[in-house]
Amino acid sequence: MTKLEQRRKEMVTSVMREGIYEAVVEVLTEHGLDGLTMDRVAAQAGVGKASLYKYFANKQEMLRFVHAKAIEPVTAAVQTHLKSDIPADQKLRAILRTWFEHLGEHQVLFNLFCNDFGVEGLLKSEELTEQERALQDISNVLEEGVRSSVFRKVDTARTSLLIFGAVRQLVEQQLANDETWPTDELTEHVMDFFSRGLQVR
Amino acid sequence: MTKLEQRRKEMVTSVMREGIYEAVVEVLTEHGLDGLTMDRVAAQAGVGKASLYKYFANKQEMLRFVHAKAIEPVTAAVQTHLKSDIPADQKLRAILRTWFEHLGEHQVLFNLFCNDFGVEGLLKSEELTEQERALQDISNVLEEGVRSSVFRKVDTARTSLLIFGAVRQLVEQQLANDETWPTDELTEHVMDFFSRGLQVR
Amino acid sequence: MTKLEQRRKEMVTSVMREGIYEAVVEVLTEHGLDGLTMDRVAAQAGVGKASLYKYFANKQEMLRFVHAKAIEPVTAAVQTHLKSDIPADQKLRAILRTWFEHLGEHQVLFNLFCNDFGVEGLLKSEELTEQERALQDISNVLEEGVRSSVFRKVDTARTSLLIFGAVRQLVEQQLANDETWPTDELTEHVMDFFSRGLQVR
Amino acid sequence: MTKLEQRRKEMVTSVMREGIYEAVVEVLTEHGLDGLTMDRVAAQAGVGKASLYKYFANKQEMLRFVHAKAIEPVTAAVQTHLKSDIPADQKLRAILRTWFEHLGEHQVLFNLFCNDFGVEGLLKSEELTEQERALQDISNVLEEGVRSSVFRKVDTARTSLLIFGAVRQLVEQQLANDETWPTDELTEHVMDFFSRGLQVR
DNA sequence: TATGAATGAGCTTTCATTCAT
DNA sequence: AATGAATGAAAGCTCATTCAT
Repeated sequence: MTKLEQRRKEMVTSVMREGIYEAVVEVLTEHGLDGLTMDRVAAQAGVGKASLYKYFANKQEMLRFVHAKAIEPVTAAVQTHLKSDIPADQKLRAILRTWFEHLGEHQVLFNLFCNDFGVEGLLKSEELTEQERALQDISNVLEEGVRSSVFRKVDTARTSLLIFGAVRQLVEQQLANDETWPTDELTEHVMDFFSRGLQVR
Repeated sequence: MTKLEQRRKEMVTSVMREGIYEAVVEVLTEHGLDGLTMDRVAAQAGVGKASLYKYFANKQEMLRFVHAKAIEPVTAAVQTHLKSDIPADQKLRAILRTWFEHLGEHQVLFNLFCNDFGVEGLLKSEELTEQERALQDISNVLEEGVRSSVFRKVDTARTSLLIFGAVRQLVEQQLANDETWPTDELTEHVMDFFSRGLQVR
Repeated sequence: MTKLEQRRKEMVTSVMREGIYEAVVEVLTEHGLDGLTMDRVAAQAGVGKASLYKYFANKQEMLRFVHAKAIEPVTAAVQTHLKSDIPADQKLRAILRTWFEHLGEHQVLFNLFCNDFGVEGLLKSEELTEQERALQDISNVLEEGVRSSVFRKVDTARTSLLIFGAVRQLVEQQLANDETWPTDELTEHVMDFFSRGLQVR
Repeated sequence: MTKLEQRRKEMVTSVMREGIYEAVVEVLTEHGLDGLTMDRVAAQAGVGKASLYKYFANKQEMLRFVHAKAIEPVTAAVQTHLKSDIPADQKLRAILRTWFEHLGEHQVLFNLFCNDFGVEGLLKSEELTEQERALQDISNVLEEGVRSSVFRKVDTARTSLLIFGAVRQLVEQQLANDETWPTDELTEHVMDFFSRGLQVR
């Protein structure tokens, strides 16, 4: 019984948090980060303002949740690729495509995540970790590739920074200009470049 | 006399603006962009709040000034390299080194410039152009390199995004971790990577 | 339910706005228009400053409300007299008495309405129309009186200015000196004067 | 010598005050009462801001002076008429014409004097006295007229209020609408009205 | 003496957070 | 349990007045 009630409560909480998540995304899309007031979120979510504080300790926590939830599918997809049984270069390609796909989809939200959310430490601790995980993932793939002689010997830590930064910039450019580039083309272009570099053969 | 007075006034204004500039940097370092209040700037600068408005029409103008002043030496150095009479790959190397040097120096400030200042139209029109200029510069060098067969034929626009993004990410990593990597090493690493890519020879 | 809640809310809002109205009047009485700060209004009303903004979009709206609420009973009473079925001179008399009665009551507030509120666009569009309406009303009565030969032929537009100005000045004098003259006596005096003029019969 | 110096100083003071007077009028015309800042006055007068405080104790005193100076010619002209040796009705006519002439001329300034300057007691004590003097003047003429049987017996105090208020309203209307009515016509209209009233003969 | 630089005190407005219902 | 009303604290900005030069 107690357990059942707890179950139910957790369900409710979960549903509410998702509703709030969507409201936040909506408000961010419409009013930007500076226009993200608790009032607006509550109104958009169709709940009382005070209720937001039943599900999140404060605005910062709410944003953290939103961030995590938004990034989650990307992380999941990437993990799947990481665990798959394909050569390192294929893994890298798959990861890049995953990034391009998701970031292109969610447009405004990811635009905010890349540009605004470093601000003032709203998410600092979490978000950096997030980014760090992405870097770690790439780094792992690189190491694997180096080990299996698919890639030449490189400083994997720094090289993963190069790759991540490059991808991020590409997406940012897309979003900033409201363009949508074909995911495959982008991926191939990056892969091609990172494979061969600038060198004339 | 009038001219002399004007001269003196300009000096004073200039000195004050620099003082305020430094105060802003200090406050940004300590409290972040959202913690950058006029009160704090005034306190840090050791002047009355109202005085700030004698030297800048409003907060936005102040930030514009700070931004311009901070970015100026980088821009200048890059322009110098661009005009110099060296092969494209040397130019690219020089530009990259310039970025690493300056961004490493000013730490927090440039960290903010890369992440925060696009926010909410604080500097919108100007700042975007700033980043775009950087991209254009790299793009030009790439084109020059392609023309002179120093580089292989690449999509210069997108490739400049790759390079800029990579550099930005490297610097960000440095600043985030409060580390300082040797400029030369960084430059060579990036150049090496972008030259040869990941491919096993 | 929803309807009931709405009803209640409207009541609360209405009560609050009236409370604020009275606070404004009080502050105006004590500190004048330039001393009418939101802080003082809030303090006088016994609410937080921010609460004022729950009931009025901004200071200007608040003043508009105060103005409307204060002027409303006068306007209403005058309209009633205008529509009544009595000779023009009786109508004029009734209107004048109405003015004297109400203006005498609200003292400081109406003093401000006549002198201050045209200032600087606080109520600009509305308030000018207000005074103009009063003039129009008098003008209409005069025209009616002229048509029915109760009054001699006069330039009704200008004459209404004369009458309105005279009444206004009388009230102003009263308020300035904190005197209270009997309404009837005042009315009769004015009517008598405007009827016969200065001429020796 | 001391006396001479004093003389010279008084001259300078006088000249400066007049210059400031004109600057104030200019600023009032251009920016309204709320736009009348000491900065603007100083700039318009071509003197340092601090200098204003050499010639006036504070803003309020400055405004008092401006008011007095603006009203002075009217007062003077009226006094002349009062002392002249003509029948009371002629005197009244002359005074009215004087008012219409001057008030029509100075447009903006007198518009402000009639509408804005009661605000917050900027000039209260002085200005009321000013107005009271005007009323006294009219009252005296009326009394004289009554004594000499030019006017019928009226309550001169209140009647002077009627007349003054009427004139004021006429001028206000003119200024508010940026119209200019012929002085003579206005005067005759008022005189005619106040002589005969509304009564059908 | 004349001044412009400096500023304290104060303005309107906003919003995350609380709390009585 | 859910909420909207209430608000303290803080923001950007202004201006009459002073004071060192």
